[in-house]
Amino acid sequence: MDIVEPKDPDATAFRMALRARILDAARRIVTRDGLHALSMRKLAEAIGYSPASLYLHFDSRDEIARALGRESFAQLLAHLEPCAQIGDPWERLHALAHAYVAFGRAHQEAYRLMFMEPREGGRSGTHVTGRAATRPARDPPAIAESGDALPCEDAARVADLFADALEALVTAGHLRSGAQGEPALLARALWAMLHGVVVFSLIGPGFAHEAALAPIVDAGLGGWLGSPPPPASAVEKTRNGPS
Amino acid sequence: MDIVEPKDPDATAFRMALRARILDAARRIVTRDGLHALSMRKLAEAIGYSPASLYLHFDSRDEIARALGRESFAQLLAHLEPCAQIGDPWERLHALAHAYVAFGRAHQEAYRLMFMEPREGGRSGTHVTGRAATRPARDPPAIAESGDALPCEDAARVADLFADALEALVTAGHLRSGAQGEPALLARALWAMLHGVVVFSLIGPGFAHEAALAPIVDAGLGGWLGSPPPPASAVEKTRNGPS
DNA sequence: GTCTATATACTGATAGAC
DNA sequence: GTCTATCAGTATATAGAC
Repeated sequence: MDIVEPKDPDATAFRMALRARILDAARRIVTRDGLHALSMRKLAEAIGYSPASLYLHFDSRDEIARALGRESFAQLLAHLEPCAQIGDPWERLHALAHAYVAFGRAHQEAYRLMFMEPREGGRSGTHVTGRAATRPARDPPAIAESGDALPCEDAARVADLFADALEALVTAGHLRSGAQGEPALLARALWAMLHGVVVFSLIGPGFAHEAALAPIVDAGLGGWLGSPPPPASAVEKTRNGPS
Repeated sequence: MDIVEPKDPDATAFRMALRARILDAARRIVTRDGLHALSMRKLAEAIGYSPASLYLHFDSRDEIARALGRESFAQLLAHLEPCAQIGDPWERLHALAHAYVAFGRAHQEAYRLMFMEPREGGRSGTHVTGRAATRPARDPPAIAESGDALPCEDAARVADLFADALEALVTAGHLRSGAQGEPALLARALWAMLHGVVVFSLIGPGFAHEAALAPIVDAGLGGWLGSPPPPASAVEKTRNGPS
């Protein structure tokens, strides 16, 4: 069971390389002109193939977009990983939060890709793909679709980064009372807040000007975690301050 | 200056009624089949007109989508207004927060419309509109476009509901210390969190199951506002409890 | 003025030849 | 595997009938 045919390794390597080329070109287009500008024709032209050839490597335009979204999660994770190394949980949480927002703003299209629902970011949808309506029944769609909704485990890992830091803060006894029930729940609330901040800032003025983002994040964190850094490092800083 | 020609009131009323009919049909399509299914052709067919006629009332498909978004904000506001009447700020905030999330879940497509960026939810974009490329120069685009990004004042009003409640909580002295800097900032953080919760829940499982939404919201609120309701009503409840 | 009919320039996806 | 040709659908713009 689960026998993976031992195909020609050269051919496999070639296929994977081509797949990567397609994704690279796709990301370049999306980053430059936005998701709406990602069309199979332009993509094919960019890599020097015909549009039809793309369908030998990806099931649809949406699948390409989803693949980009998963890649973006990996990117985000790499961006957050250094902050996750910070020992002090209070500082770690702050660093994670600000790094998260900074990533969202610096890679707007990548960020949008990550949270795109399975069937939105484009032209397809109802549009059952032309000829398919004529034909009676097609073979099963086969590839990932519908239900999963970003099963990408990197997404779960991001959630864990926040949850772990909060847990550590509770263990250290530095979480404000009232914010103590289930750190996992608070972690989700935190993630939701950060996501909201990024999205609002991307939508445009009227919600939050670029400069005002950090104070909003700090206001949210301050309410949950309290303002002062934990004792140990606080001593250092207090020494230089007045009275 | 700014002379509004005193046109035939009957004609104006007719135009407005038709505009409303278009928006109604558009909303029905979007609610049933999703934003991606909103096409000028289907919309025209739905109201018994030709596609070209729609352009006499709306500048583009995107403008229709934006109009729906603004309508949705009004809807949301109407949904929140009753909660805004609650006298006790702590209870008011909780009611507002849960009503907000409930609205987002109950009217998913409407909610998406509200936060759609100016140029995304559809097929247009690059697509410079066919013949325009052939012609040398057209008259200026004229109508609303690009910059504004949801200037809709109902959106600002929603923000105010949260800010007012928080302000009242501060005035009453019931906000946790640490969460006291600028209630306006915390209000934005709160709104961002609620938005994130809704969006995550709409994206699908893996982020938050339907049932787990309220606890997440409560965790976030609890961290900011503290768990117990304010003294007055708290006395009632404490009386029935144990020691 | 309003609408029909038509034209252009796109889109995703597929069938079938090579 | 790759490409050509093609389908069915899209937004948008204009010409011209009424």
